[in-house]
Amino acid sequence: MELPAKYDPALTEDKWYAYWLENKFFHSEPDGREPYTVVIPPPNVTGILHMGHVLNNTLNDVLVRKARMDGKNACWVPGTDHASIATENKVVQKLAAEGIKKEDLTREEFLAHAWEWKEKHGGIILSQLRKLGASCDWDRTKFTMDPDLSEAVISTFVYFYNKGYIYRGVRMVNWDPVGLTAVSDEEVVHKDTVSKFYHLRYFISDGNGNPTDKYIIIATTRPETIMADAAICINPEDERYHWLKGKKVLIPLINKEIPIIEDGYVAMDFGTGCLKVTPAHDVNDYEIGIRHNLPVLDIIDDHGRLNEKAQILVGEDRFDARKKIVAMLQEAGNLEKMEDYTSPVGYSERTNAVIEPKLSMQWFLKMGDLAKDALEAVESGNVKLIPDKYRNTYRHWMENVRDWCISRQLWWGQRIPAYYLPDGQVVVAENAEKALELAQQIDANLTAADLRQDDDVLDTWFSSWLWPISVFDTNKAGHPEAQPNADLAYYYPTNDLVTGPDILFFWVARMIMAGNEFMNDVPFRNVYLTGIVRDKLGRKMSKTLGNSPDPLDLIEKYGADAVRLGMLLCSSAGNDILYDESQIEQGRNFNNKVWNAFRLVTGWNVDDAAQQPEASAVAVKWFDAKLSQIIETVEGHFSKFRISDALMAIYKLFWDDFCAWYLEAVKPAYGAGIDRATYDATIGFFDSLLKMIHPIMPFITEELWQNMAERKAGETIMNQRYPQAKPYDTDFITKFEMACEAVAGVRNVRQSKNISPREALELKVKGDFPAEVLPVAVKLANVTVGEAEGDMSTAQRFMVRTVEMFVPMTGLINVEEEVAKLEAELAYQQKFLESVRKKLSNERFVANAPEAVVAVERKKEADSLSKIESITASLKALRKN
RNA sequence: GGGAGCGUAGCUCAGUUGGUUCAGAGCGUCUGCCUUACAAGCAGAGGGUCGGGGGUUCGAAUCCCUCCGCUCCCACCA
Repeated sequence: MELPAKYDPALTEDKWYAYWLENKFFHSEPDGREPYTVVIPPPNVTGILHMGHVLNNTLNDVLVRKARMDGKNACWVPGTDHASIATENKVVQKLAAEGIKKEDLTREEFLAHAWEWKEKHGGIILSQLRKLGASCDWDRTKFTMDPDLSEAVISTFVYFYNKGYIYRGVRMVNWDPVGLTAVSDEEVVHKDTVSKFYHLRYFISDGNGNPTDKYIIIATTRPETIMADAAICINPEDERYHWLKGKKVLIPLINKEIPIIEDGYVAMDFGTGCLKVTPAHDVNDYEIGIRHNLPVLDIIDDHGRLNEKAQILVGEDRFDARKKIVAMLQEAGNLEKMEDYTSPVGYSERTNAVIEPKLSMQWFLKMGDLAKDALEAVESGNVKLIPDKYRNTYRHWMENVRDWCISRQLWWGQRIPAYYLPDGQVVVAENAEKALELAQQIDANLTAADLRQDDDVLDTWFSSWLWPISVFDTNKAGHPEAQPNADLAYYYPTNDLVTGPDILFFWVARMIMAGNEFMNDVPFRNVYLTGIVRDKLGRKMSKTLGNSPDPLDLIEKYGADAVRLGMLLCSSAGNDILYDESQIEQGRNFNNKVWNAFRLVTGWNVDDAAQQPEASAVAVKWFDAKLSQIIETVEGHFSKFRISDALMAIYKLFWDDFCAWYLEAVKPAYGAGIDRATYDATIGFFDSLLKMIHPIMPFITEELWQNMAERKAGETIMNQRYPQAKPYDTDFITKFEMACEAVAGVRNVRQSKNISPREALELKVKGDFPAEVLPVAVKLANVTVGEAEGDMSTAQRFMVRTVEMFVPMTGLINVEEEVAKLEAELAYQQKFLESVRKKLSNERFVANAPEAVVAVERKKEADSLSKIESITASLKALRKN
C-alpha cells in the first residue's frame, strides 16, 4: 500500500468514529471489572461547541480512554442541561420573531413551543462532541428534563420540604428585569461600573409638611428611588447631625415627610454621613427598615419601570427615570452637585441586565447543614480538588453560604410541586393527586379544582446537582432510604469530574451536598478544574471580540487529533489556557510525524536471511529500556492529573527517541532488507507507542494500528491494554546517551568544518567509553572508531562527559582558534573547580550536608580535575605546533 | 474592603522535601541542509542577575520580610 506523504484526517476520522459506534465500544454495562465513571458537565441544551468545551471534553476523553485501556470498565455519561433562563429566552425570542408574545400563550402552549424548539435545535453540541472523538456512552444520553429525571427533582423538593429544609418567604432577592425572574446570589456578577454620585438636598419639614430653609445633603447613586425613601438615617455618634434628631425631612419633588432615624450601620466618613433608606430597593436598607419598623414602598415593577406608587415618572424605565429625575431635581433646586463615581453593580449572569434588589415571595433551601457536610468532604480529602489551591476558595464559600433561592419565575423547568389551598395554606407533594390527599386532611371538602399549583419552576442547578445520581437511578434522589439500582450501585461514586472553576459552587459543591444526602457518599473522588480558554493576548474568548474560533472549523482544517493535542499542549491544571492556532499546527505536525514514521517502518522489506547489525541490537535494547522508563514517567503524570506533562513525555519519546535516534539507528541501507529480529522489535515498539498516544489522538492511532497488522473484525486499539513498564536498565540508557553525545559531537565538527555527512571520518577515543554502544555512534556519525594514540593536536576535540574524543583533520587546523577554544574551556573548568572546592573546604558544608550531596561534590571535583588535565595536555600539544 | 494566587528564555510554562553540572521543556529565533519516512522535515546554535531589595542557611528559583507589577475569587458603604 502506497501511503501519501501527508496525513489526511478527513479520510479517517468519521470512518473510525462510526466503527466505534457500530461496535458499541463506548457502551458500558456493569460487570466484574473495576468501574471508571465520569459524568459530563451537561452543556446547555441550547449550546454550541466552543473552545472551553473542547478543552474540557478532550481532557475528559483522555482520562476515559486511558482508564479503558487500563482495563477498567469505563463509562462516560453524556447529556444536556435544560438551562431554564437561557432556553426560555431563546424560545421567547424565536416566538417574538414570529410575532407571538409569551404573555398571549398559556403555560401549556408555551411549553409545547419550547419542547418543539428543543427537539429541533437542542443538543447540537452532543453531535459536535462526536467530531472531537469523545468516547461517551451515547446509549446513556440524558437530559435534565427527561420525565424520570424531572421526577427525581420533584421527589428531591418534596424530600427537603418534609425535612424542613425548604421554606417559602418574602425576601430581598436578585431580580432580573429582563429574564423576569429571581436569580440566586451566585448568578449575579458584580462589575465595577461608572455612574454618578448625586448629592441631593432634603429640606427639613416644619412639622406640617412644609419645607423650612434648612436642609441636609444625602448622597445617592439611585435618585430615581427617592420616592420610595422611608427615612433618612444618621449615625447616632455623628455630632454633626445631632441637631437633626427627632426632626422630619421632605422627599424632594413629592414633598413626602419622612423621619430621621439613627443606626450604627451608617458610615460617618462616607458620602455625607446621611443615608436615604429605601427598604424596597436595597438589601441593606431593607434590613435597616426591619430594625426600625419602616414601611416598605415598592415603586419598581417587574420590568424595571416605575409604577404608580412612584407618583411621578410612572411607566418610565429605571434608567430613563434616573436621567429625568436628575433634571427635575436640578430644576427644583434640590441637586447640590454630582460627581463621577465607580462602584460595583450586580449584573445577571444570564441576561446581563442590571440586577434590581426586589422583595418577593420565593422558595429557599436551607444550606447550613448541607454546606457543613460538603465542606467536610473536601477538607477530609474524600473529594480532592485539583489543583488544591481551590480548597481555600471552596472553604470560604461554604462557611459563608446563604440560603439558596431555588424558585424561578419561568415556565421552562420543573414546576414547584407546591399546591395552595383556597385559604392560602400550602401542601407539597409529588403530584396533584397526592397533594389533594394532603389537602383533604386539612379540609375534607376540597376537590382538585380548589388546588392551585405554584407557578414557579426550580432553578436549573436544582436538577443538575442530582446529575451523578439521577443519570443512573432516577428513584434514588429524594429517597435516601431506597436501594440503589444495579447501575448506581456499580458506577457510583464517579471517579473524576472535569469542569471549570466558575461552577465550583453552582454545581460541584451542590453535587457533593446531594451525594451526601442521598447516597451518604461523595459523588466523585477528584475534581479537575480547568482554566479558562483565552486568546493569546490573554483575553477571554467572546463573540463580540470575535476572538473565539469555531472548533468545528479547526477540526475540519487540522483534524480532531491535532485540535486535541493543541489544546492539551498548553493546559496545566488550573491555569488559564492561552490558545493560539500555532499549537494546533504543532498537533497537526505531530500527526504527520507519526504518519511518516509509520510509512517508513511499514515500507521495510524483511530479509529473513539478514543478520541483525550490532547497532540495531544496541538500539533495540536501549529503546526497550527507554520505553519502560517513559511509561513509568507517564503513569506518574497521569496519577497527578498532569496531562500536558504526560503528553509532552510521550511526544518527546516518539519524536526524539523513537524517530530521531532509534529509527535512524536501525534503518537499513537504501534498498536493503531489514532483519527479522529488528523488524519485529520495531513493530512491537510502534504498537506500544500507538497505544500510548491513543488517548490523546484516538483517530490516527486507530487508523495506523488497524493497518499495522491483520486485524479481526471488532478489534480496536481503544480496547487494547495500555503498555506496562518492565524493569529497565538505567545504566544502559546512560551509555546510549553517551553514544548520542558522541554522534552530536561529530555532527558539530562536520557543521563547523563544513564536512558532508556522507564523508566518513575517524573518531579517536581517549578514556573509558562504553564500547558496547559504539556501533550506534559508528552508524549515525558515519565514523570509524579507534583509540586515540600519539599526537592529537591537529584533531578536532570534544568531550563526552569525562571522555575525550578526537576527529583527526586532514587539513591543517587553525591553531589560534583551537587554543582560544581550549583556553575558554579551561577557564570555565577552573572556575567551576574553584567553586566546588570552596564548598568542599567549608567545614560546615561537609559536616551538615547529607552524605550523598557531599559525594556528588567530590565527584564533580574529580571530573573537573580530569577534564582540566586533558585540556591542559591538549593545549600543550597544540602549542608545540 | 476581605481572601487567594502569580511574576523563571522572545512566547507559553515545568521546576516535588532547600542540595546531582539546576537554571529546564515545548514553541519561536538564528545557521546549515530538498540526506532515498517526513521542508508540517533534518542537523546544529544562541537565548534568562529566576520581578527589585533585604534576611535565614554550609547552601535559596525554592523558606521569611519588604517593595513593585499583574490576575482571580468573595463582598450590602449608600
